[in-house]
Amino acid sequence: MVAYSPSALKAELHERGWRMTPQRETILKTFQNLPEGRHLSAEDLCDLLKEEGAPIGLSTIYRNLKLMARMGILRELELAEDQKRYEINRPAPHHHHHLICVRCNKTIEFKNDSVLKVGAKTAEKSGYQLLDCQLSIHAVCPTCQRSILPI
Amino acid sequence: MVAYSPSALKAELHERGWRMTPQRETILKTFQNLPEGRHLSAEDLCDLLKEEGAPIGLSTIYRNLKLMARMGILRELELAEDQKRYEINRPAPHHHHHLICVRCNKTIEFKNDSVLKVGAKTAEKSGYQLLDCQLSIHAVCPTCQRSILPI
DNA sequence: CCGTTAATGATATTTATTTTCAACTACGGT
DNA sequence: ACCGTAGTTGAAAATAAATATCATTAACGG
Repeated sequence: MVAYSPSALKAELHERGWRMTPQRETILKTFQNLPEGRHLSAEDLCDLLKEEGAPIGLSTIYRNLKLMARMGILRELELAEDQKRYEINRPAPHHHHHLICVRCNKTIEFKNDSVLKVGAKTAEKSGYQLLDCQLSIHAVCPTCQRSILPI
Repeated sequence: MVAYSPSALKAELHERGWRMTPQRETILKTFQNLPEGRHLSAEDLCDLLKEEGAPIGLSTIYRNLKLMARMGILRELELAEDQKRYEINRPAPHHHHHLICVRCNKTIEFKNDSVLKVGAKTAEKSGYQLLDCQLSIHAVCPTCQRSILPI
């Protein structure tokens, strides 16, 4: 789990016989400039880039989000909606987890270094190379506890 | 996070003006009798019940898996595949987390009570009612580290 | 500056999941 | 035990996220 620069991404791509492209650089920079706690779905990102006048095809976006998640550059989040969301994967002081209300999807981010340590140690013990470590707490928020009706 | 009996499920359903059905009891019992570490997708469960001669419609299965996950009876897992999987949600000594290879999807289960405690404390601090707490470690397994080619 | 080959992007396709709706049934009340 | 209401089921249709296809483009090593 390292902070990536465009040139670091390029180097790692080349290591595997792959190529750096303007699209990949745009996607990386977009996530790096996103405020903490902001995460985007593939469509969110597509819309955002269109607005900014640097549109990228949706299939290219899907391909590269998955690629960069598998490289450990992005975190792939499943925040109780029906689609995946992504955010940049930052090391220790920025690294955080999610407390999610399963009814209204309200999400609170929180930090906890001991969990990250557990994750790192567990991966190491099994010889796995750590990419991301996320604690997801599924719960019911105070507001939804009060509303009796829906589940 | 409690262990559910069919009658406890019935009671909680009635609290909300809902009904117990044979289908719901079948689904609950099926997950309770599943060996530890086994998780099922909606289609897996549908096939399994068909084999056992107690078929349930797929839409009913989808509805009740989601319902029981939102009640905290089942855990909804996202194990790097394209579909959700479910397992019974058991308390402390059985509670576990997942170490997942993002390339081949090989998954290792592991236990760690301190993580569960962090989850419980975090939920409580924000007034959330805890349903489930899962640490997902995304990593590359030793075998996939050796194979240079695909990501 | 080429040639190879990976990458892009518009489109078509797949597939998990949700919605619809008529028929059914759980269960509270009588 | 029997009704009536209203939640539930399930087959089929619809939705939507994600992937595959493939002709065109472009990265980059030589």
